[in-house]
Amino acid sequence: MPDRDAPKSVIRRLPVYVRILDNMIRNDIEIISSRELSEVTGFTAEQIRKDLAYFGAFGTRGTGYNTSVLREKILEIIGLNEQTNIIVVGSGHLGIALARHNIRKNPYVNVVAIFDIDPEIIGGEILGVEIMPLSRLPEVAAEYRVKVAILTVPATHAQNAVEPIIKNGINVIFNLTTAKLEVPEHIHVHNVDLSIELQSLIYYATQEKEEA
Amino acid sequence: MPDRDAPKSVIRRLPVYVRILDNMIRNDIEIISSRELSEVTGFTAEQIRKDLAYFGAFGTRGTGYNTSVLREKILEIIGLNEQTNIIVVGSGHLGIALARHNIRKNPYVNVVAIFDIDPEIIGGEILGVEIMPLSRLPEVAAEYRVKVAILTVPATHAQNAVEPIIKNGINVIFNLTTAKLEVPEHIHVHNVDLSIELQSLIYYATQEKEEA
DNA sequence: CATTGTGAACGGATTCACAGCC
DNA sequence: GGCTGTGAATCCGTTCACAATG
Repeated sequence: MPDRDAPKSVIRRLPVYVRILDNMIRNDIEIISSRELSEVTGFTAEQIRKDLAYFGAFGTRGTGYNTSVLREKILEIIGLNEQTNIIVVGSGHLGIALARHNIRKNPYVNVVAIFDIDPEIIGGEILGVEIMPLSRLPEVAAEYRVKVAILTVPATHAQNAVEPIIKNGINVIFNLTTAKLEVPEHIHVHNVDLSIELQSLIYYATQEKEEA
Repeated sequence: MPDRDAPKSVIRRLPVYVRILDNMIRNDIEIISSRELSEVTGFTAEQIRKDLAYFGAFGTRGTGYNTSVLREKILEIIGLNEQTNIIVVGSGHLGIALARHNIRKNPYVNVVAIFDIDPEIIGGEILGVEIMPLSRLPEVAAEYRVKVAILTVPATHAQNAVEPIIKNGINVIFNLTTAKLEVPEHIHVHNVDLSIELQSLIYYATQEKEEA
């Protein structure tokens, strides 16, 4: 059912809706309008309706959307309706932060293992999830049918770590490294470079200088 | 000189060029063409030329760009030509990761302090930078004319932390929290929600299921 | 003659405006 | 009456094609 050609921009907003809906449902709110969603998300109501309508007509005219139904539909579209097994490669502070957060707060994924090369920390665990040597990646990836890897190793090791990842059936890499990864066509890499983002932000901090 | 209306997309690419140029200069490469930049960055050569031409004509036709000159120009545009003082608010793993990275690897910013509310860690330091209670934020912000804050506190504390930040002259917030921040018009907030990004990525992991 | 700088064409995403429906 | 769903219009960023030029 998921339409592979769905605009990336739409896909990126879907989990936002899920989060809101989770909250609404927790508070026993059963119906929500695109206008209300707009107020909470900051997206325009039209955009929200377009996003949702892209995959079908999930609302009722004159009323709004049923929170539970809409949530279920979106989960299905993204593929969050069943837990996704993921791994974290690189157990520095960033890797630990992401591992912890996803283990505790993200009900839609299941962190099955954390990988590192530092013998000091291998064998340890984070919230019950084992830290393993990279050599065990194939075994784990196969056993849990892992499809997503979060990559947080030092930039110099990034490309090395990519090889075992893609050789074992993982086709999505969330790359938090500053390295530009070389991967085959069919591997989906999502780069978030926090250093670059911070540096570009400085642009908006210099505003006063000019006005003065 | 910086044009406040410059497209965000352009601004976000500028630091990428800086990084490449830093490398080139380290390797004594003095001239680079948009085509070469294209190969390293993955952006198209036309786009790179457009990005740069947006702020002026920095290249020489038939030859390319002088790496040092171009680097200097871009630093000036972004406002990286002099070090920017920043603070990190929230000393969890994510905050520590960002603090450490920027202290060691980012020559364009100067992390002047890290803030937290946990008495256990207040008084400690990260790579020589002190971890302080939030109560000292006004003092530090004033002394160092801090303009940028990286926000990595728990989502529930995010809005509380925003108040002291914006009350003390900081007008750019790099929000890594899942919270939607309420801020006055003139405050520039850049949200990066790693949970949402990860969840949206799952969409691309489910490809096989459909094809099978 | 290679490479920049740029107007024009293109395309994708957002906004508008309203028809359709409960 | 109110809110969804959607074609049309618009906006913005990227790509194209080429003129300008060292």
